[in-house]
Amino acid sequence: MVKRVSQWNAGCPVARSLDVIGDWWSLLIIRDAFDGSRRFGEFQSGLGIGKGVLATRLRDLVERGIFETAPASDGTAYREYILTAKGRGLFPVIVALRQWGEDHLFAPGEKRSLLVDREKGAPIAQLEVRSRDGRSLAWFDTQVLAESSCLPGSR
Amino acid sequence: MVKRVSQWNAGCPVARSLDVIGDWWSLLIIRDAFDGSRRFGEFQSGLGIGKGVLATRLRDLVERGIFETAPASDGTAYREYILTAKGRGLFPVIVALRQWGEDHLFAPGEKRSLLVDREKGAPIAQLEVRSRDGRSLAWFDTQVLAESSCLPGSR
DNA sequence: TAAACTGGTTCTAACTTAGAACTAGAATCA
DNA sequence: TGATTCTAGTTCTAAGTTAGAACCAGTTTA
Repeated sequence: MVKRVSQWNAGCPVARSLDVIGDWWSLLIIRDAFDGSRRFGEFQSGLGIGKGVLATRLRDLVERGIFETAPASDGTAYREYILTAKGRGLFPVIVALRQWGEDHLFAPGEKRSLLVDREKGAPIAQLEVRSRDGRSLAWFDTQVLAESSCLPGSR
Repeated sequence: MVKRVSQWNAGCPVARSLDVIGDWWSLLIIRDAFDGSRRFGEFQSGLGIGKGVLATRLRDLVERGIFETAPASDGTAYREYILTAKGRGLFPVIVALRQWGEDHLFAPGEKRSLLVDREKGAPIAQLEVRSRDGRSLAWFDTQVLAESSCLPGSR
């Protein structure tokens, strides 16, 4: 066994998420999907990814329920890759990564793409971790409790 | 050049973030740091990661300003790995991954760890992407604008 | 009908990872 | 003090993964 170590059974949702979308390309493919890419060729040229790797990734992501394929919307016989509800659920992950990059990885004045509110054209607000009653929480205000059963509605 | 393709110069903050913390182990190491791990051995036993890979990852993460080393707080001559402000800035990323995992990767009733508000002991609220004026935004309410200069204070 | 496009598959070389073995300095034990 | 164990690594090898090029079949366009 020199296969990459799976974290699926760790009982930690973070580990399990990374097991599914934690490889080098998946989140970039998903980001491109949020930005409008649907076709194999769009992903390929947008990312500069090898066709072999892209084919493998898309197949895995479809298997894992993050993308589904559909007939091409332009009427041709080709297929499109569309995010499922599960895939669209990754939007906050992409936004969190984007905001961290904006805040820590760009020099002042350096050019970068910008995520804006479509209606107003203004940049979106900073993500905040909040308690159920709406207080903003920093990491030290929180705590991870070991394995507990996820009761329906216990969020 | 068969080295892994770097996305650093893509101008997209998501790509740049993944270039820094997008490998298999980094986010799990950072998650453990949020959960209290500080020492090499704590990360190693907590993750079941090989020592060689862990040493490389920790060195990279220190180089990239996500961890810093400090004398061990127990008075021994060993060192500790502490998250910098930049590293602590990844908290929303970890929370977003956790919530996605909770929502989509666990069967009802399956055991998992839980992130709670330390003060009240209640699970935290679902992350929401919001406009500057506080409206909750779905992915289709947003849009990525190509390369623009990041003006100081334009967030 | 020919040419070009789309969406792949296959192949190889280079790179990364897992895991075991080894090591040096620090701490603990007898 | 000396021996043992612990900590935090480094080094090595085998196996898995990735990048990129070459190839190919079905579809669309000229």
